[in-house]
Formats: sequence, C-alpha cells, structure tokens
Amino acid sequence: MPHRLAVIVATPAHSTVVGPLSYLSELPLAPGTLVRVPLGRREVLGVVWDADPAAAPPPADLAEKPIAGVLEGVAPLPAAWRRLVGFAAGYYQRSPGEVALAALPVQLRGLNAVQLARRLKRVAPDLPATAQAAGAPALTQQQQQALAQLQAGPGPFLLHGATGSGKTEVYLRAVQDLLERDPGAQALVLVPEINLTPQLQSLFVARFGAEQVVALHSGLTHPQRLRHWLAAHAGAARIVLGTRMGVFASLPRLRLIVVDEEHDPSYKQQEGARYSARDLAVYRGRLEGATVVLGSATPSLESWQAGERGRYRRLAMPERIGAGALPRVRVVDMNHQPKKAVLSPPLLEAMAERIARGEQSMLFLNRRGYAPVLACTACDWKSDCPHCSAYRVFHKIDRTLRCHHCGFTERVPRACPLCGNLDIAPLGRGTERLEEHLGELLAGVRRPDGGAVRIVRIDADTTRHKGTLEAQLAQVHGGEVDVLVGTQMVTKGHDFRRITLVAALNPDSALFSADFRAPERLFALLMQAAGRAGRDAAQAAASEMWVQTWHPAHPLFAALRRHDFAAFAAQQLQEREQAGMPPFAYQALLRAEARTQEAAQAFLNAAREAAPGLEGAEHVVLYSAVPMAVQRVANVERAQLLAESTSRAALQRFLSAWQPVLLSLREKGLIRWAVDVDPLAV
DNA sequence: AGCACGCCGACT
DNA sequence: GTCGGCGTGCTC
Repeated sequence: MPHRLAVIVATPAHSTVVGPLSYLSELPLAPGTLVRVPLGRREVLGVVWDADPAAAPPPADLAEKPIAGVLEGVAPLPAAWRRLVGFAAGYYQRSPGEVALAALPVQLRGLNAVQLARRLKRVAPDLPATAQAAGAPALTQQQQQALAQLQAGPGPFLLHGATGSGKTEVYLRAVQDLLERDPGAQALVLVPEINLTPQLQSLFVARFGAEQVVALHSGLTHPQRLRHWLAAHAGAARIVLGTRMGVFASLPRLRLIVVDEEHDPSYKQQEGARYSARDLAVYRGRLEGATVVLGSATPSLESWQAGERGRYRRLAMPERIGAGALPRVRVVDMNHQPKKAVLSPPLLEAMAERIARGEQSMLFLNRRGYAPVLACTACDWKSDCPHCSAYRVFHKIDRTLRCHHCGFTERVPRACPLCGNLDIAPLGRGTERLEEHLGELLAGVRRPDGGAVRIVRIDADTTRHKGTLEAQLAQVHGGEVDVLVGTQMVTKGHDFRRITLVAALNPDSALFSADFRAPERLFALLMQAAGRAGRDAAQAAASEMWVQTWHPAHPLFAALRRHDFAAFAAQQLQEREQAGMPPFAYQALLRAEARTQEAAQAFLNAAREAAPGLEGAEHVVLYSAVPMAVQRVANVERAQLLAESTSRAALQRFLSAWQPVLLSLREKGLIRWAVDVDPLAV
C-alpha cells in the first residue's frame, strides 16, 4: 500500500492550488525530504510537508500521482526550518511552497542524481570549529559589558551602538565565544546590502578561517549558492553571512543570529513574499533557542519601542572607540544664504580649507543623474515617461533621458518635441550635475602639493559594472580623491578614515513627506553619514557634519546636533502614538495592478465591501482605495488599500479570512494583486 | 509561475 | 493558407 505524502511546490500565492499537494510514494518519507514530483506536464522540486491532521482529505475523484524521485544525499530540511517557512507563509499571506522554494538554491531543481552527488562531495568536511584569537583587538569596557550581557542571555537584544563604537567586534566575539563553547554550533550574520558582505566576510575569515565561513546572497552564481547552501545545511559551515534571504538558510545547529544595521529598509523584501528578514530573525531565534542580536546606531522605531517595553533587552555602546569624538554638526540656514546657491558659501569655504590641508570631504545628494527633469523654456513640455506617471531623469554623460521606474531610455531630443524650441533646460540637480558644478566652484582651490582638486562620484550609475565600487572606494582610501560625491550608497557601512567633512545638501523633502517614516529614515541617514566623518581618532576633533536646510528649527536637527537618538526616538514615538501609527498600530496594504486605474480600484473596493463579517474585521479599519504615489509604471496602473488595526492578531486573522475572498474577486483587467504585511511605505 | 489551449492579424 | 500575438485556465 503506497503512502500518501503532502508535498509543497512553488505555486504562486493566488493560484487556485492552495495548500500542499497530495502524492503517492512506495516508501514513507520524512517531512522535509526534497522530492521531484510531476506537476502538469512538468516535473518540479517539492518538499515533503508535515501532514496537517485538521486538513480535509483529498477529494475522492483526485487522481494522485506517484512522486518522481527523491533527492538522495540531501538531509531532510529540519523541523525548525519548516516551522519558520510555515510561519512566514502564514504571516505574509503567501503559500508555504512559494516561500520554501524561493529559499532553496535554484540548482537543486535542475541537477540530476549524478550531478548532485558530485556537488555533495565538494562540500567541506565536518571539522570542529577553531577560533583563531589572533588579531582580535582588546575590548573596551562597554564592549565587554555588552558581550557579558549577551552571554548571560536570553534576548532578543537590541545593541544600540554609536557609529564607530565597535559593534562588529562584539559580533565577532559573540561568535567566537559561541564556537568555543560549542564547536558544532552555527551562527548567522545578516547585513542589509550585498555591498557590505565582502568586508564583513574578510573580517570573519581572518578571525575564523575560510573553511568556517560561507556567504549567502543574490550576488552568487548558481553553483556557488548551491555549494554554500549545502555547507550550511550539512552543518559544515559554522558561520553564514548573508543578506535578507539568509534568514531562510537551513542551519541545523543555529545558536546565534546577528542582524546588523537592523533599521535598514533593505531587510524588507519588496516582491513576492514581502517578509521582513529582521522580524523573521527574531521569530526564528525564539523558535530555535538561538540568541538574537539586532544592532544599529539608529534602531528602527519598532525595535526601539520593543526595547522600551522590555520585549528586547537594550545594550548601549554610546562611545566611539579611541578618543574619536562624534563630529560636530553644523546646520546651515539656507534662508540666509545667497539665492540659488547650491552650496552655501560657508560650506564651500570649509571644504576648500580641508582640501588645502589634504583632508577629504564627502557630499551626498539623494538623486542620481544630472537633473531629475528636463523642461522646455518656451512651452510646458517636461521629460515625462510615456509609460509611467513619472519624469525621466536627464543623464548628461550619455545624453539620455532615463525612467528610473521602468528603465525606458531615449536620446535627449535636440529640440522640444512639442513646440520645436531648441532651448530645453535641466531642472533641479542630481549627483552628476553636482559633480560638474563642484568642479567649477573648486577650480581655483589647490591641494597641498599644488595640484587641482580631484572629485569622484559614487552612485548606482558609476558602479554598475562589477568591481567599480571597490575600485572607487580604493581610490578614496588611498587618498587619491579630495571630494567624494554620492547618493546614500556611500553613507552605508564604508569606513572612510580620511574624511573629516560630510555634508547633506538637500534633505528637506523628508521633513514634510507624506510618508510618516521619512523623518526616521532621514535621521538614520544623517547619523550614518555623520558617522563616516572622523573615524580616525587623530582627526576626530576637527570633523564636521554639515546639513543645509530651509528649516533649521526642525526638532530633528536639534537632536542630530547632540547625536541624541533617544531624544529623536522619543519625540517621533510620541507623534506616532498620538496619530495611531506603527508601532502603535499594525498595517497591511492590499495592492492591485491593472490595465486601468478603474479596474485596480474596482477590485480593491469589492475587497473592502466583502470585509464586514469576516473574522477579525471588527478590529480592522479599511481605508479607501487610492492610486499609488507613482500611479503608473510600465503602462500598468497601480492602486492600494490600507488595512490597520491596533491588534496584530486581529489583523492576522482578518487577512487569513480575506485571502479566499480576494481569490474569488478577480475583476477583468486586473493583472495581479498582493498583500504587503507591515509595509514600510504606505 | 509555467505551460497549455484558444481564437484573430501579417507573412512564406 | 499558416505562424504567432497574449488572454483564460489548470496543475495532486
């Protein structure tokens, strides 16, 4: 008598196939076993799932097929991993199959038994971990205290450490301590961006040896990804460094999870299953009895509030290592500067002084390209994207107009396409134009060796090719650059020792944004940027962070001047509480994409009308359907509807009850829809 | 998601 | 007369 198996496969969330599929097998197979199963006319990878005793038996007329095969040599995925996937699928309203299969290396799908056996042989042997204490610096007192509390346990911990306070060393020591106590244990260290993995990896490899450490992120080739994944899954790799996808790594002996820069929005996946790797890390830690450390100089208000409430234990490291003071913050009131000045005279003067002394400055402007819009001076033509409700950005370097939403690119027209006027002008400025402008402004300034000022720009455009970011960073570190111009990309993580002046040119839009999280992000960005300056203790005293603003009296700047995150957080949390916003309320967005805005909104309105009476609905407020901020992208109209509740559990119950209703509401013209739980931008 | 089937425009 | 556009529909 063949055995009946529940198997999950990569079915998308809104397919009519919900829940695990039922297959037959000659042999009983443990949950977590990787299998190949026939699906339609294809054969796909699946995971044997835990049988749900409450599930209805499959219908009598269902012709169950036998599985096609088992992936031999790969141990079944552990129960804790399956529970994590099951939780994530439920919480973020997707199918377990979609979550699970997205978390597995794609090569598992394609390899036959022989190829897989060959790959398995290459996975590093299961050696006990050996911490090489060599090269470990002595800990400061505050680092020792943080570490002692971590070891005393349970957590989760929120490590609130100023930039330069040595959080990374605390992570390294926590891992070292873990491996010394338990040579088979595994640690997972997450960072927000793939760019930050190489430097972290070299630190960990230097401390623990290359054979202990593997990376898991989207920048790996398929064979690398498989090899690293298998090493973690087999327990051979003791330390896994990864981006948000790493939270789903299979780690049979996971004991420690570090989420560095926990406030970073990159931890929230923005497509498919829209999970928060930080939140799942906390859940996973509880599930597996692993210590969780969330680290940041500017924690998310969600995490900070959890600290206030005692749900997270806060560890404070307010001081920079060495004598390094935090840079002095200088707020320039643009109301008192010459009209149209992009760089205020005092800032320009301060930069010129640094250049003359052989020091580096860094300017950041959150807008790449030359100018965000090109406009005709005679009529009202502007460089709209024909496919999106957005302007195309002028890139002077190749004389193109590029849409940053859909990628549509054209040569800049010689004349206005509407009226034929030859005079079309850039409006506003991006990093490209700033770089050019700066070259003119600093043309008369000389370096100590009498040479001209050297400016380098770092943004997504200059680093498109592999290796260029590293090369540009090396230029900065090597002192071959006097002024660094860039987007927020340069403010993250990179340790520039020679920079003594950092300036934010145009941060005001975030102060009055419709997005209630904009001030939080701006404060984090400015604190992060300030942290770039004065890393070298010898120069720290003279380091400065400049901010140009039209609203110098804004409380955000007062807190920034004092480097006082706690004061800023308290003020923001008070505002959020009064307005009933997260973390004092829980949100979910229903997003719809359709051929027409009407069709998108019709779906959302129907969904809203179907809500009353559903479980949890009495505790959930549904707002009106509205077009998204960028209403049309690549000729697809987008709209969304906000659901909000003061009870996370009620919101969850409601979303689960809503899902089947949404499935039945497919309007014509509707392309796709998705639920985004705990959205970052509303 | 794939991968089918299924009905209407420009080509060998 | 076919090749092929992508609009619905199904997969244990």
